[in-house]
Amino acid sequence: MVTLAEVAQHAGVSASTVSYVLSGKRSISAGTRQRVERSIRELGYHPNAGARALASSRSNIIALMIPLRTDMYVPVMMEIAIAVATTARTHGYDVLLLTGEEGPDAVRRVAGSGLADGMILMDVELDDERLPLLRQTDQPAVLIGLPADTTGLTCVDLDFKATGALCVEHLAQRGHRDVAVIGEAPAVYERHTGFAERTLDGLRTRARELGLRLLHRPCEGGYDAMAVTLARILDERPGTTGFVVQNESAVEPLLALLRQQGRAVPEDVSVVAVCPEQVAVQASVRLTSVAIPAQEMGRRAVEQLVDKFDGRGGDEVVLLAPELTVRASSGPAPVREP
Amino acid sequence: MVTLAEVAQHAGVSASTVSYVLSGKRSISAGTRQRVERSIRELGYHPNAGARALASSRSNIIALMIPLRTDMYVPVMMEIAIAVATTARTHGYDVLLLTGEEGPDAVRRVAGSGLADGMILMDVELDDERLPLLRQTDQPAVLIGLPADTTGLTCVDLDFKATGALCVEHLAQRGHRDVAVIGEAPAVYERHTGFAERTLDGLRTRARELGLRLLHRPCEGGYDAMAVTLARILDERPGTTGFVVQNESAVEPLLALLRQQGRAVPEDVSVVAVCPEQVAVQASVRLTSVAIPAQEMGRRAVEQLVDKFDGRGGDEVVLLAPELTVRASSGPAPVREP
DNA sequence: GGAGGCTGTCGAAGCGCTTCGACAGCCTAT
DNA sequence: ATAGGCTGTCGAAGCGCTTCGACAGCCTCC
Repeated sequence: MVTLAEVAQHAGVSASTVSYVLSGKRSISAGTRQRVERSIRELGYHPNAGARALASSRSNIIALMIPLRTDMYVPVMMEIAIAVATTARTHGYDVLLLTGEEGPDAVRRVAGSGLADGMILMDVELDDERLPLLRQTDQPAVLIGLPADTTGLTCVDLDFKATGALCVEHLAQRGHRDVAVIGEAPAVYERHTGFAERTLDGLRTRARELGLRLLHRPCEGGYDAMAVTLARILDERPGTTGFVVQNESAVEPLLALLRQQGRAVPEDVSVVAVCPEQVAVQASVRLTSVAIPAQEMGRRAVEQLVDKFDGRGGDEVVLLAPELTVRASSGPAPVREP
Repeated sequence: MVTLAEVAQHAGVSASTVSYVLSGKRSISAGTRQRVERSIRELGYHPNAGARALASSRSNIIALMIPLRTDMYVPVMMEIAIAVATTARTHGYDVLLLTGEEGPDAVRRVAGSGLADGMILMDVELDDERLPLLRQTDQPAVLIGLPADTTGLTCVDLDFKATGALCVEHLAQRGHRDVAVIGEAPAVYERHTGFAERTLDGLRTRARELGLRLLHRPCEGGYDAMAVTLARILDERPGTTGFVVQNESAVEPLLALLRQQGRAVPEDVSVVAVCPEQVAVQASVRLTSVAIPAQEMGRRAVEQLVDKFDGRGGDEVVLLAPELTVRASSGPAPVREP
C-alpha cells in the first residue's frame, strides 16, 4: 500500500506539500505540483480513507437509509438509490447503504461513529421516529418524503398533493363524474407514509371543489387483490368511469381485468396512474400518468446535502411540481345512457 | 463526540482496557468489564470509524457494486442488495453502494483506499473487465454471477444451466414438443451476461436430449415488444405450445397477449417463468416458475466474504440448485389435431 | 518456599493523513 | 536600501484507535 510519505519522498518534497497538492488548500508552484502528480500516478497512490477521515473528521460518505420492505414501489426506490449513488460520486462522496431494519439506532450509530458526513432518509413517515434523533444530533440530513412537522428539516419530494389534484382535474376536464382511486396497500396507510396520504388529500380536495364523486380503496398489488377491489368498487359505484391508480403493481392487473370485463380503455373507462415513466410506457395500454421523478429526487437530495456540508443553504422543503403526460389510457367520459 | 479516552477515564481504567473490552481480544475481569460497559452506555460512546479503520486496517465495510442500468431485473437486484445489507449488519459490516458507472476504476479505488475490506460484484459478465484487477489486487471479493473463467474467484449464483434444463423437462414431461423461449433483452446477450447464456445453454442442451424443438427469441420488456416477438414466434412455429419466459417484464404482456388471441393458459399453451417468487404469484395467472433466490444469493455472498476475512474457506463456486414450483400456468399439451 | 505459569491491566508506539504555524526567499513600495 | 507583504514549502502535532510487550499479583506444584 503506497502512502503519502512515499509519494513525498519520490517527488522530493514533504508530506504536507503532497497533501496540499491533493486538497488544493494552499497554493503550490506549477513545477512542484506536476512532479507530485507524476509521482502519484507512477506509484499508483490512493489516499487511505480511514486516515483521511480521522485527520479531517470528514468521511466523504453519505448514508442512505432505504426501507426494508421490498413489497412496494421497488423500481422507484432503486432509481432513487442509483441516482443518489451516481450524483454523490460526482461530488466526491460514496454512499453507505442502510436498511430500515436498524431503525433509529442506525441514525445514532452513523452520527456517533462519524461513519458518514450526513444522511438521506427515504420512506419517511408522517411522524417518523428517526426525526427527533436527527434534530437532536444535528447530523446533516435530507429527507426524501415529507413528515408532518418539517421544522428544522430539509426535504425533497414530489408534490403529491398537487399530483392528486392534477389527476382529478384531468378526469374532470374530460367529463368524468365518478372516479375511483386504487390506493397503495393498506399497510402503507397504516404506517402513515406521507406521500400516500398527501396524494389522497389532493385527490379529495380537488374532487370536492370540482364536484366529483370520489371513492378511495387501498389495494395490495397483484391480480387477485385487484380483482376483489375492482369488484367492490363497481358494485358500490357502477357508474365509475375514471380510475386513478397509485400502486404500480396494481396497474397491469387493473388493465387486464377491465379488458376481461369488456370495458374498453379509454373508450369506456379512463385510467390515470401515478408511477415511474417506464411503467406507464410499458403497460399494455400506454398510460396517462404523473411520473414519479425518482432520479430528480435522488439527485436533488444529494445536492441539498452537499450544500449543507459546504455551509450553503439552510433547511428547505423542495416540492417538485408534478407533470401529467396524456397517453392512450384516458379520454372523454362515455355519454351517459339516459 | 465521546472518545475512548473519556470512557477510560470515566471507568477508571486505561484506554487499552476499554479497547479490549470492546474487541474481546484479551480477557478482562467481570468487574472491570461491567464498569467499562456502564461508562460506555452512560456516555453514549460510539467508536470512531475512521480511527478504527486506520489503526486496525479494517474498515468493517463491504462494497457492493450494482449495475447502473435500471432497465432489467430490478426487483432481483433490489432484493439482493437488501439481503446483502441486512446480512452484512448481522456480521458487523456496513455496505457501501457502488454503481457500475465507475467500472473497473471503482475496484482500484476501493482496493487502494482501504475504503472497504472486500467487495461483492453483481451483474458479472462472462469476460468481465473488473476481474483481472480483482485478481491482481487480491482484494477479497465474491461475485454474484458466473464469469467464463472462475479460477481464483469465489462465486455465488443460481445454477442457471440446470434452471434451463428444469424448465424444458417440465414441459417435455407434459407432452409439449414445440417450445419457445422469451429471452432477456438483446442488450443482455450482447454484454454476455453469464446467466442469460447459461440458461439458454441449459434449455438447448436438454431440449436436444429430449428431442424438443426450441426457438429462442430475445425480447425487450413491455407490451409492444412482446407483441412483435410473439407474432414472429407463432408465425415461425405455429405449433408452439410451451413458453419459457426469462424476462420478468415480458411475463404479464405475454399472458395478456395470449388471452387476447384466445389461447387459454394452461389449456392451450403452458408458460414457465424464471422470475422472483413474488412476480410468479402476483401474475394474472399464477405462474409455474423457477424462483430466483435473490435473498439467498445476497446472504450467501456476504457469508462467503466474511469467511474470507476470517481466513476461512477458499475460492469456491456455489451454484444454488433451482427449484421449479408448479402453479396454474402449465399443464399437459393439448392433443394434436391429426 | 521458590520457580513457573496464568490473568488482567497498563503504557507507548504507531496507523496515514491534515493542518497550523514558521519561515526562507523574493517582490514591491517607500 | 529597508520594511512589509506574498508565495511556496516544511516540520510537527495531533486525530482516536489498536496492539504489542511488560509486568504486577496471584495461584499451583513439587
